[in-house]
Amino acid sequence: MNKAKRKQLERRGWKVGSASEFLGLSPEEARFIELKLALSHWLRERREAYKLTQIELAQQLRSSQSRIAKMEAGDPSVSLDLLIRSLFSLGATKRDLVRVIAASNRPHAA
Amino acid sequence: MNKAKRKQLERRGWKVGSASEFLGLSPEEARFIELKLALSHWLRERREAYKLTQIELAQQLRSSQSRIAKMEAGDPSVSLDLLIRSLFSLGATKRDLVRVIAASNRPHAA
DNA sequence: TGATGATATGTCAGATGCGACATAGTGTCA
DNA sequence: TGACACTATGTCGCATCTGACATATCATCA
Repeated sequence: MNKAKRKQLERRGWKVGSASEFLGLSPEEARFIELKLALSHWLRERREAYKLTQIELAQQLRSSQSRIAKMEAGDPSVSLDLLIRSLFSLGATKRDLVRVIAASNRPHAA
Repeated sequence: MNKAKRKQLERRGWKVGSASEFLGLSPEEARFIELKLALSHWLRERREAYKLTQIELAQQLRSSQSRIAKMEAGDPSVSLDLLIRSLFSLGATKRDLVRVIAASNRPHAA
């Protein structure tokens, strides 16, 4: 639904604050996007914490560097499934997941 | 990845306990499936709490009765995206989500 | 400056998920 | 028993997501 707007939104992404301040998103769409952005952000954090390059992570996940980049950028073409699978593959636990989701309205939880 | 086994697994689903007891699942696959099953279960709970039929919910979500049934059954053909979008559309909050995920290893959190 | 390593962006063919439809199963009335 | 309402299952054409690849951008070093 309106990919262009959403993409622009996600391009700015978590850097600028919570997603709901943008135009025309229903509350549940906003919640969903915020969730994705929080996970995207966290994926990058975890990868960097492990000192992996996107290429190395891609190999580990049997994906590709470009997909990792898109995941981390919150590109609309990446699904929650892929994000969460990836995080689990990076060793995330349910407890971790819960923590991230709970914090996902705070713009700069880094 | 081995849809048949996974489907059989999910057919029994949360009724029989946590998913990881079945064959040949990597820990992260197991985590992922448990997460899906927990959300599936919760979707049904919420729908029933609202006294909606699958048809009514389908209309509300602009989906179809069969997809709702598959969601609630944890069918492998439904994505986390759809599940979570649906829950958000049913008014779930991040707090709700967190609660469900945190409880998702307990077999009978109903 | 150029070269090198890392990340970002665009595109595409093939894989997977989607709503829709048909139909089968299940429970509950009379 | 049949009729009805609800849910489950199977299939299908279309849409979206995926990994892969090419290429662009960016940062750092010499």
